[in-house]
Amino acid sequence: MENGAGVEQGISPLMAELARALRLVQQLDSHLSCPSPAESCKSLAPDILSSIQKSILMAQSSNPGSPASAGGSPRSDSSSPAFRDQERKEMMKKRKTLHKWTRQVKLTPGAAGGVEGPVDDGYSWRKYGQKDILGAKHPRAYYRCTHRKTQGCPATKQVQRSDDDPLLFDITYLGTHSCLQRPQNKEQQQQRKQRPELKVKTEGLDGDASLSFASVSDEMPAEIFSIIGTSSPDFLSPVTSESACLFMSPCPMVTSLDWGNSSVVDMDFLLDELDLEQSFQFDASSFST
DNA sequence: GACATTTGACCTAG
DNA sequence: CTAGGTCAAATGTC
Repeated sequence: MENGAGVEQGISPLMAELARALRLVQQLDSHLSCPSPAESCKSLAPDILSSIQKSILMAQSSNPGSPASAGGSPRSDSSSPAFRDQERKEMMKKRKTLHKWTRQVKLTPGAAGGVEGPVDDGYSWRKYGQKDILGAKHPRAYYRCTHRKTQGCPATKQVQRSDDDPLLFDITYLGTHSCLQRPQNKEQQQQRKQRPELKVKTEGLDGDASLSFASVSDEMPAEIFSIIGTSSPDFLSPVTSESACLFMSPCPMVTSLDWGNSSVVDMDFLLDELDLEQSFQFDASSFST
């Protein structure tokens, strides 16, 4: 149960690696204001990628409760009803503690991507349910990571169309990706390039602290990704499933970080380590215990 | 055939 | 008991 020790053991190298990744992203950010950002960005991309992958591996290995190991027991082994029942109960428990945040996505008229799946966020999702919600005009769609089976990735999302504005979607993400996936094909990347202006607002449902940065690139004027650190109980409890997770958006200019269940100390470490200014705004006031 | 979506049934928390 | 969330069989698509 208690794997706090395990997390702490892996925290220093992990956080150092995360800090490195963040620093690289900052470099990337500053390079964007150069006359020819493309070249300098290209050289940074592999570094960032490898740093992120290292971090994820560290997070997984230092976190026995991580979905890729414990929670990720393949369903192929869980064919017995009893096992499935137990798994279901555990999942119900986890639902409460999963890292959770919401994005509001506004789709401009004529935008590609379809009505029900307006946001390609770099991950592949599989729809597993749809439900009429009381008081809502539109049904809520439930998606989970395609790699849930193969990699035990626990990430899910819920897409709810706004009552008032049919082009506005509330997307609630639950859990963080433990899978190592990035957009694979050029088609997807092209689709993303072609995607008309997309406005993304992010808000924490249960997290007081938010860390956000916006790209300064001219190419993506309206895309803002926020990092939401969940407040208690996630911060205070040694919850297992996600210690740290980062993902690279296919758009080379956007990177989103997700600290999942890192502790206050961890966050302080990062804040000390990094010069957060300009593009970073961080409200740490709510961390006071 | 493999994978994704649809949809009614089922389960759980409140 | 109700609403929300998930499962899994049926069906569709490539």
